[in-house]
Amino acid sequence: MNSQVRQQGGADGTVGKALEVLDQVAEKGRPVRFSELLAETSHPKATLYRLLQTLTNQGMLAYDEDRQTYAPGLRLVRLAHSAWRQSSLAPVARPYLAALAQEVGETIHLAQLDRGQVLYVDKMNAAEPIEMFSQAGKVGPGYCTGVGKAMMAFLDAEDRQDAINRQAYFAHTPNTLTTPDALAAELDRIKAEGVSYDREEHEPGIICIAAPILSSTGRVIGALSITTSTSRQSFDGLEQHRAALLRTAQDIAGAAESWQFPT
Amino acid sequence: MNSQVRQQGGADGTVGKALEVLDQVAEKGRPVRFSELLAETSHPKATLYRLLQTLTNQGMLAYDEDRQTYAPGLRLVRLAHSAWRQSSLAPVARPYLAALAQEVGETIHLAQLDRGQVLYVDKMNAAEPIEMFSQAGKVGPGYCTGVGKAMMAFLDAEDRQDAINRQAYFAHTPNTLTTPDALAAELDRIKAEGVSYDREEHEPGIICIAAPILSSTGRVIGALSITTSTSRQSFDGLEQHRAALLRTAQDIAGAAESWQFPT
DNA sequence: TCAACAGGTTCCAAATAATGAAACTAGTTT
DNA sequence: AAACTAGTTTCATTATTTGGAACCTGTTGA
Repeated sequence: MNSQVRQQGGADGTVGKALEVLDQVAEKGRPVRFSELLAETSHPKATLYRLLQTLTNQGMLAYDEDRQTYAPGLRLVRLAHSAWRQSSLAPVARPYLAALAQEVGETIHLAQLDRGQVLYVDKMNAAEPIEMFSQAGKVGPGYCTGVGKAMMAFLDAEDRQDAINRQAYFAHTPNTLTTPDALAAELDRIKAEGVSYDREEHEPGIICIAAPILSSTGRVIGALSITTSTSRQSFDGLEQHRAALLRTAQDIAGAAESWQFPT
Repeated sequence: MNSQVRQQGGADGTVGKALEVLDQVAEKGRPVRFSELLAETSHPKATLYRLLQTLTNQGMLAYDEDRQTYAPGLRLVRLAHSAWRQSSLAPVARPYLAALAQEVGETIHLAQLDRGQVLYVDKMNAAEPIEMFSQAGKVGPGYCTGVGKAMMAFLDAEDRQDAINRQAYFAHTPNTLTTPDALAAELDRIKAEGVSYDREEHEPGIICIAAPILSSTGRVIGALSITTSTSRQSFDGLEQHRAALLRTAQDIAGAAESWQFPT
């Protein structure tokens, strides 16, 4: 095999390959057959087979004998619980999100940036209670969401460029920014202003105002948004929540930083 | 190395070792230093170092440069979201849990069995939340929880024995069953009766009634419990929810089985 | 009934990646 | 300044992974 060419995604060793397969199964979003995976992978049959065996063995995948399909396994849920709890953001932010949701009566999203993509780590619906993994863990695009742009705007030059390069620039709606230059300009505006907006750039009728959560050193920890629909609220209505949003973002930043794990 | 002796836990290859390390970090429940992990592992320094590098690289672990600590990474949250959504139990059961919680006014837990341990996959809090150990993704012991015993009781002979062997039998309270024999006898009773109870076997003051969720072929899919505290409700009070519990368990079983993934 | 086939599983020599003792670096403490 | 601690890199050795091909096993079609 050509050792000069690095696999895309940076597959380090066997572990990398196994995790690549795991992702492949997860991305399908539904149970998949061996042959289906084989058709998409570059691995030879035997290799893929053993990777799947190993992952299944380890509980990272679950194999349904009846339907002969693979799906992400329970061990992931266990591990993610630990990841979520340990993350210095989500658990700390929870009470602040609840308070903000109460105050503004709209849906609040909490997100982190993961390789240029938005990873939602929590969601508060004014009315509804805990929605653990049903919403948390969901990924979305960075270039056309309020939280995505808010976080990208405050990255340092290198990371920001990297994030800009990773976007898909698919025109979800007429308002979607579809070029790196347009995005870069928008990010500059956002950095100057301190908040970002989603002007129906991702889904028609859905708008939001978002703010980054920054550490005292200026590093991006995450972002938070107040989302609504054009049928419920005007754009100016959102604007009125701006102060509350910024205050909450700062409160969370402070809490996240001063928070130490209980011994 | 001695190829006759298999590693405990069934470590298949490099991937198994990496995942073992991942578990180790997750189990700590807080960010850990390299040296802390090194002290607990059998791997030599360099090996552990590279495993951590690989995992971090892959986003399965997050490394905090400032504090020099490792914690479970965001990629897990993303993967778990997919696992949860694809699981044929949790997403399907959600509306039934909500209805039951409404009806009985107590906390409902939904769990699955994972290597003899209870994995909570959802939780519905009635209006009044009781402060207690549990959340989606959280693991608990099988031998001293209502849901654990309910699931173990309906396993086939082989799996059941395996599960019995995996228990820790730590006496959390005076009521905890502390021997495999006592547990086996209890499981027989539960199988005959159709429901199981936690009589303050795990936490003082916390009681529950639980029922297994069985497929039409009799396979254990999960379990469901109604939990309360002795200060809120008597044991007889719980007993009155028995019919509702069993009905819900059956409804969920039916829904889970007839449910097909949307194409 | 038998042959061809498709999906899945196992084999084994060759290729590759993991190993780990020891050396090294960069901070801290004595 | 020497000894120590925590983390990182090196490299020859060793073990694991690889993948083409053969092999099952149940299904389809003639």
